[in-house]
Amino acid sequence: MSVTTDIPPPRTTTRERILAVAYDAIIEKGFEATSVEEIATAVGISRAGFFYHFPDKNALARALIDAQVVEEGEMLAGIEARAAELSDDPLQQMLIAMRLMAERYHGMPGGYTGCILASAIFQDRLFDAEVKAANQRSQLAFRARFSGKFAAIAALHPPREAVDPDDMADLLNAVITGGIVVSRAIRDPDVLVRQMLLARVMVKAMYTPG
Amino acid sequence: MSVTTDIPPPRTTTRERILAVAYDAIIEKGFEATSVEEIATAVGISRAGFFYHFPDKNALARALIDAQVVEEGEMLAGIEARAAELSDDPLQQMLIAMRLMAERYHGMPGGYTGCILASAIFQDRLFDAEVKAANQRSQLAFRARFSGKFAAIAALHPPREAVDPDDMADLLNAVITGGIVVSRAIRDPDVLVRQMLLARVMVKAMYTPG
DNA sequence: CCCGAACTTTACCGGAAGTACAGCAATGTC
DNA sequence: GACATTGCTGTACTTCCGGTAAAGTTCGGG
Repeated sequence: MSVTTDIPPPRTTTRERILAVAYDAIIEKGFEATSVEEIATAVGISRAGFFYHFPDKNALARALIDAQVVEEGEMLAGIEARAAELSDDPLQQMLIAMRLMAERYHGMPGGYTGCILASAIFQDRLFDAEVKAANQRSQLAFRARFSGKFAAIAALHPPREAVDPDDMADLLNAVITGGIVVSRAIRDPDVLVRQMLLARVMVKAMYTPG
Repeated sequence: MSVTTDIPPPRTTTRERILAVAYDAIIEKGFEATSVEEIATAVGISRAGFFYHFPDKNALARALIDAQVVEEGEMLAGIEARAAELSDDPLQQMLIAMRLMAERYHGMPGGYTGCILASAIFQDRLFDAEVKAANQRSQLAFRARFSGKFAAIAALHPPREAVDPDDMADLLNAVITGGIVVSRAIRDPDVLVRQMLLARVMVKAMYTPG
């Protein structure tokens, strides 16, 4: 066998560069407003070169969503792990995690995640069934991830009023997503951070006795 | 002067029919995915006829946003008025209003408001500055509407932790908007209603002592 | 030396936005 | 009864974009 230890020039460069360039452009301008030509030019290839890597634009959307789901999953896993290090109590873990999430959102000047996802929702017909399915999976994954946490919290800290842990998870999701929308609409990136922190306070209020 | 009292055949029919048809189509498929031709055909006019009423597609978006801002404003005003009838306490009014809003969202199978607004945010470049400005105004109007309410609530019912009334208003906005996004993504219209009700419970927990 | 991967170039199709303009029918107005 | 305005229709054209097709190029590896 030949020695394969030396790394051949960074694998899959072009495809990944397309993804990176497309991601930035889409965050800034939206999916539909970003043309294939523009992406190709920015990457330094021809339009046909783009279609060599992706059968169509929807395939790009799918790849972007998949990549983001992985990235978001890793980020949340990292935050959860850190929170678990800092406290044994599930409520405290959640509050720590929410603060960490708020901090994470802080340094993102306009470049929020989830835009392609949200975009796909409001531009239904522009995306094929696979894209929408990927989208749905990612939302349900978020619910699954946090539902258990909220159930664990409720077991130790009876809430002031009974709530469904799935709904709590969805609310967290909605606050983040809605926070992004409102932030962008008002053109004030801080809104998202403040939403996150406010949601944290409300979760605390919900699960702590007077 | 001529007698102008007799109403000439219902004024602005065609323009309004365009708006109605476009609204439905955009809710279902998205703004970009809805072609001018399609709208014109559905209305029963030619493509050129459409451009007689609107200089371009952006003008349609603007008109739609304006119409929706008015409609939403009236709906919220109605709900607030009803809540004020039912209770003198600002907290109770808010809780009543949130329940009424949840009920309002209940009978809407997929056809949620705000889609054009949200769509505009994620498809930045497809819309001109006027559309985005209209959007921003509508979000700030929402904040202004509810900020005062939350301030009044806090004055009578000290919250368990100090919160900014503007942030509370934005949170409500974010829950609704995010709820729409999540609902659509998961393909479960009930999510939005449950979010609203859950947010209500959390507001209650926030402003009532143990 | 040839193969396949990763492209390029060129050319083309169809759909959609937007422009321009000529014309036409109905509804008033003078 | 002539005339003008409103609210369109129809046609033709431009530009941009996604997508397809196909032939050619470059280059590294077996």
